[in-house]
Amino acid sequence: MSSTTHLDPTSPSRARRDREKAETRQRILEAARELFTTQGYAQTSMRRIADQIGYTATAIYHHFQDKDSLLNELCAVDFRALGEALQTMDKIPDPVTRLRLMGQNYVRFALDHPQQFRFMFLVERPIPGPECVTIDPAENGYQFLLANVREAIAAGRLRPEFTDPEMVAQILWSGVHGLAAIHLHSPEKTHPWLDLRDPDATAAVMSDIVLRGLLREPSA
Amino acid sequence: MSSTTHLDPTSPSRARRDREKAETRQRILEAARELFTTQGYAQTSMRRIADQIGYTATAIYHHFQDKDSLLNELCAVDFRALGEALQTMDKIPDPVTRLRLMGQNYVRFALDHPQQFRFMFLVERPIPGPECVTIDPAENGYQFLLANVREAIAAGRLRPEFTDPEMVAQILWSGVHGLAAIHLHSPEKTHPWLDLRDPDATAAVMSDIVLRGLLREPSA
DNA sequence: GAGATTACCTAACACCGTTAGGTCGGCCTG
DNA sequence: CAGGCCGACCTAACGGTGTTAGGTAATCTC
Repeated sequence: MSSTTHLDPTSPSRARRDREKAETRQRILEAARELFTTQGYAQTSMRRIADQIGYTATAIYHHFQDKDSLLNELCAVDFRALGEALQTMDKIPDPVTRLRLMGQNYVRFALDHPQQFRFMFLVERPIPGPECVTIDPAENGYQFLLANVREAIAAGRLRPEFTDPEMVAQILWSGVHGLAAIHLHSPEKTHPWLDLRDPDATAAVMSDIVLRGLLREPSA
Repeated sequence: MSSTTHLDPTSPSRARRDREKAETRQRILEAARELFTTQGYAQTSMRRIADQIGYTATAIYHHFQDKDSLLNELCAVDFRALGEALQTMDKIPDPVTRLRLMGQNYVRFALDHPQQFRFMFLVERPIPGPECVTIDPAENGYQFLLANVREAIAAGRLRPEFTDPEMVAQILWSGVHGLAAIHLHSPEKTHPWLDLRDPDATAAVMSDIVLRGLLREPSA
């Protein structure tokens, strides 16, 4: 019963098969990403994903549990990319300046990667997904934002009434997130009554406003 | 050709039939609203909507073009309600207080009508839609926000560098819009690393912060 | 009564996500 | 080398979806 028939994990052929399986898995992910981003999640069927890479829809189920976990995995990748983009600023000494630039980078990321951004934050999530825990907090953009808010509070830069770093972080996030969402949703003239200002300029002004409302007087 | 066979718009029986048709249409809308809000849009099928009121799915197509226009009509109703709710505040004398309350009402509306809010602002729009000529109900709310910003500027309440009412309005909107979007997207524990604060409290604090950053000194 | 209108129905289409069960080539053991 | 196992992939199918074609029967106008 416990004989290791066919199970040798050190065999070279086993390694090759593992590699091939990983490659197939990767090709599924790439096809799904392209179709999800160009056609939308609901408009992309498992059969079309499979067609694109010469497989049958059922083959996908040997690599992923269901359609949702395809999207989940793509989101995880994009989350990591966003987190890394934000963390490039940890060399800046002033935490408040970091907060300001993070906001502007967030908006820019959203406009540069509209589909991924939509994926991560705008698409209606089917179900929490228990294995979403795989996201490393160190690579998590929100944790980085939170750390910077904590640093600003610890340095006494914020007004004394702001003692909850989570709430301050969520307020900062909300501003840039909403700006990105509005621009993503009204790319052209979908709403003729809405004359959108330049997103980067608006993000900069918004950062100034929110930070002035947050900071102690002397730094105004 | 132009004989009015069967078309007499003044006939009483015609009026009765019109009323009955309108009632059926209304019952469809009510059933759709309940199912959309309790089960979600994607999880609600035309057949289930029809079942709920004793019809067949195809009957709905005599009253509405397709499933989307069902949700569209519900959205129009709700956003008109939002616009009117926001405008009830025009009795408040202080334009800045109006702006503060508008933001908090916006967040509450989004959380009270998650499906409609998502559909209006978050869902990927397929195409502007040519017969969307019916005035966008969101327009009223934005125009009202804009008018209040203009009034605040004209009254000299804002710092002198804020001369563009559109940009100020879009900044104010972005904050509450982003807060609503974040809460709508993470209703439960979809993101275990995110410990969301109470949305109403956060909206209130955010309004204070943004307005302090916007206002002239004396009113701090 | 004749004919048009209409609110609703049944049946079906094409497609969806997903599962059951089979095929078949390569690997491991003897 | 023989033989069995494994697993990546397939075909076929299930129950569901939004939507359409075409029919029926009641009602209206004349």
